Amino acid sequence: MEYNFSELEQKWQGQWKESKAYKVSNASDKPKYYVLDMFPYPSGAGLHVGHPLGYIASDIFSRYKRLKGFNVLHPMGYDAFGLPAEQYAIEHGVHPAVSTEQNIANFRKQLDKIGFCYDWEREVLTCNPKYYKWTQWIFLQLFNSYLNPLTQKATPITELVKAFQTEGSTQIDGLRATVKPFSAEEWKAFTEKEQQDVLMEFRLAFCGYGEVNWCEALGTVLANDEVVNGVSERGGHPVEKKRLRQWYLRITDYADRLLNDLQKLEWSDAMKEMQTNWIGKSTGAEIDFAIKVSSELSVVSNGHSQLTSHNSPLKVYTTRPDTIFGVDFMVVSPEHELVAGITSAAQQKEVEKYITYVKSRSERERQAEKKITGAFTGAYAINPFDGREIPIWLSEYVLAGYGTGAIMAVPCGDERDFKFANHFNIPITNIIGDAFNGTEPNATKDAKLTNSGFLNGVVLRDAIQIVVDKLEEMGIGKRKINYRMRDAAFSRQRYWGEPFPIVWKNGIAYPLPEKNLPLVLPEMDEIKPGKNGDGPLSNNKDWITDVDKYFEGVPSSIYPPLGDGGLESSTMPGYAGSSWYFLRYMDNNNDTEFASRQATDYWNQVDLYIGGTEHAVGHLLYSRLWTKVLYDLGHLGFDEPFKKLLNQGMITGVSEFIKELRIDKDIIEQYNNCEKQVCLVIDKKEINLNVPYGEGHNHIYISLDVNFPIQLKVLSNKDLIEVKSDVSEHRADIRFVNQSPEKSVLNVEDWLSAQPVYSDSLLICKDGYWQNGKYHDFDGNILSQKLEFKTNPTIEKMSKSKLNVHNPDDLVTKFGADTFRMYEMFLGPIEQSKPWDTKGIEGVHRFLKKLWRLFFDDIKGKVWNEAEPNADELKILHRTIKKIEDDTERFSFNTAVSAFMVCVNDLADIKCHKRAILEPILVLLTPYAPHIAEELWHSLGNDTFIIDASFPLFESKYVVESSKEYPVSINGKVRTNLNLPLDMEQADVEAAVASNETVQKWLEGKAPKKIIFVKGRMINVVI
RNA sequence: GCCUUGGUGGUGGAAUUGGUAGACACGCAGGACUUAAAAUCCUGUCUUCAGCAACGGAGGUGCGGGUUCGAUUCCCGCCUGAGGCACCA
Repeated sequence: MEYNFSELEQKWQGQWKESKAYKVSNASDKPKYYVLDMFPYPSGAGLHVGHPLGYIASDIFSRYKRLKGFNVLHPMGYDAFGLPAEQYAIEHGVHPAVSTEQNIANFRKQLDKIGFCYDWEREVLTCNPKYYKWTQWIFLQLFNSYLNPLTQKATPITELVKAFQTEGSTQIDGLRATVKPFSAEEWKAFTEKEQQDVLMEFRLAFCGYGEVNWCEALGTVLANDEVVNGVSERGGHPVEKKRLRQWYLRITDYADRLLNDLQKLEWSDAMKEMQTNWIGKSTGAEIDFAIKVSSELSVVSNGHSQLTSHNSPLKVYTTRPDTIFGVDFMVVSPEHELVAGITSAAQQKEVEKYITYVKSRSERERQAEKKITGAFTGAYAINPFDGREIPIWLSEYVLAGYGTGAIMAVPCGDERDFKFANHFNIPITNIIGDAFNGTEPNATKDAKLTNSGFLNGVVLRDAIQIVVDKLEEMGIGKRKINYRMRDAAFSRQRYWGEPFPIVWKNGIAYPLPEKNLPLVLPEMDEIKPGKNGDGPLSNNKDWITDVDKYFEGVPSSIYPPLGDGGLESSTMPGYAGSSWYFLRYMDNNNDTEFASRQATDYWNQVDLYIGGTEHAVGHLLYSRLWTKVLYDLGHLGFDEPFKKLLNQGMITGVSEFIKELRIDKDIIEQYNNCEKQVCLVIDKKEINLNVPYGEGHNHIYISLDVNFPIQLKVLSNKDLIEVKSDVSEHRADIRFVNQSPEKSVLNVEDWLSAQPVYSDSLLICKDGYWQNGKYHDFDGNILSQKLEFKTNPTIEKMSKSKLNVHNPDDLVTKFGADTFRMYEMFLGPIEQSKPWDTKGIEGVHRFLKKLWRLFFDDIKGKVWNEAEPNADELKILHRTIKKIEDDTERFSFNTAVSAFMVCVNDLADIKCHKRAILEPILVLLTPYAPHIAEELWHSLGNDTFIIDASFPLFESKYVVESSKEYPVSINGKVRTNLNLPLDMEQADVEAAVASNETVQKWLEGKAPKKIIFVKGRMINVVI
């Protein structure tokens, strides 16, 4: 009888399903335990080997907890809204709902093959109207709430309205800077629009304006992912910033709670630190500087700029008010609202040019770039203490969204300010005496101030308070706590997401009545961007404008007739559905609530949440926010969603990059539609190749090993001119690449036929080129043999979008689910990222076969027996119980797999086939390899599922030792071993060591300086 | 650039609290069984020096320093891979 894994795995998967072995009840005498995986986005590429890594870990832990007597909730679902499905729809004309459904079916088939213990009756799908009804409902909770500054809790906005009606804005501590104070009378006199505008400044879900990546050529907003090197990944079109109306979640109001409550969580320090840094709390001061602008007339008349004062002050945020005398220039973000009003005539052109440049830059580039850029506005700020005129500059490294969008630059104390000053020849004031050497800035707080007026001689650290006090006294500054975190953009100009239950009329947002939720996403035949950056839904005029039906029966005193209003046309982002899905699993069929309070009280927090670190600051922060809001509003009994977090490391794959020659992005618009030629310079000989005309695409690819120069020429006004070009890299799907350790070679024909738009490509190899379906040498002769087009292998996380995925199906078919599960765990520590490689899976498979042979022999059949176990066998068993239990508890699954191997090797060595030993081992193994454990369990005559067995109890009496083989080191280097009783004390040990032959050899007759003895560990002799 | 994290044999990794570096596997080499293969089993396998061998010497956890009787583990500096950086999920 041999180990027929495919037959037995199918058999048990069928029986588990049929008898609902993994169905979980919301009522149980057992203690509860909630194990959750980060649910997957169902991509068209299917499950890849990185997905199950975490799922296997959670499955092991769920089964382990169940064996330990817990009622374990372990559900699974899909994060089914998202950009890729929409992109696929645009490219292939398949509706996202259809492709998503197919993808989910495919995922499910793949997941089922691995033998997970999910309770599939609790499955959730974020794109299901029954689910997103409640996503929309929670959105309305956010929309209809504000953070009460006194209680620091989300509170219905009606409370705020009441307060405004009776007291005006006076009682509202921390009134937003954007709202002017008003009295109760003034509030009552406000128009509805004015009132609603004020309330919008408080709502936790609110509408504002934000910048997006706008691609004019594609007529759409692009995700950061879709922008590469400043141009659209598809087509290489220019991308610039565009200001659009957007929804936001006011997460900044929760910054302090999100920060403080981290201490309640059993998350890794790294994860907490990432969130802490993301929230980025800092204490400092806001300081108003008076501005003087140049008067243009004076400039013309006498050539010197004369300054006149400007109405608004320049408000800066700084954490170092102590350095105020060292301010040598101001840096304002190019988007700052003051810029237009303070720029001098002389600087006008330069400033405009700079702003245009910055518009084309992504936020990442602006912060990452090492090159220093900026423009002088011609205006000056006035230092309030000594009246010094400080030039005001623009630079991209100051972002509009952080602080006040303006900083005071102190070059002697700040790296970036210092470089900026040097680059633009701005004189540097030294306010820290010897602590500044003139060649590198020093951010110390412990030096004594110099050149600092009334602060001279004061230590910087102490000067902070003095300066802020003084500024507050003068009424031009105040203490301020700032957060780096910004409010979370919550709208997308896309189709495949949750529609907002909001109707707009006359600039006022009216929420849909709850009873009319869900607002269902309408079917659309064609998905394409709307006008002016609106989402695709805006093309569906009927849906947008047919709004009265949602308000039937609602008194007109609450809503005016909305007949000519329109539904919000953007949709919610991917993280909307994933911010609360863990709650829905608890009660996933509830039609009257997102989940019953009874269910959420019972299951409470997720006890163990497993997922990748890539969600550190996105999903994990938003889920925390939503949980807190629901808690504040009384819908939940807990305010943190995930008690313990285990970060599975990513499985990395090898992506393959292809070099593409493109026109430089700065001139792409000018020449994109011209005919092009590439000129290869090989051994001083020029070879010119025509490039097919292609709008937006150049389609010129260069093999990795090409090392001769290549120029790009365009035909402009009948002249062939050389233009600036850029080599960008983009990925080829690894399915089309022959990967070997030595080199990666593109399968050109397959690659091109998979993407017909690229069929006109020119591929340049080392010894020739591919064009029009043929390889040529550089003389243009058609070659019969293939040339090698090499790609650039690069290690990255495995992901569909990186085109480097490996599918688990083949391995499961070849070796079985149990082998696959144990192999993924055996790869290494769950928390570390590791490369995917299948060589090694044989070893795990051999282990399972070896285990099988402890029960059955291929020829003899049954070999297990009922004999009484001896001491050695019991020792092996109990050592294994201890090790597996410890390792599982600390999520050290790789060492647990090793421990199983050691155990089976040991039992095989002593030919132990005793049921009394083998049966408990099967229970230990159940979480890791449930199928083989189940099969052998039944072979031993059991007729219940092994998952309903109890975890074996460790008994230390079987493993106690009376002596130990101590390692004996001389000066820290092990020289010999010494077997000593475990209860032997220092004095006796020293005597035993001193008389040891090897030790004496090393002592050479001298006495040891010291003998270090750590009981049960080691002995070290110091000579 | 900023935040986080990793770097140990040919490969994946082990060493749980500062205490025998390389467990367990893969691969490789040699052998047993077999007509042969598969499967299985046995032996060896960090580098290097010396040696017929038993055994032994030296070095060794990315690099350079430090603390310690003792460092893969703690501290300082550097190099380098990965993840995230707000519209991929």
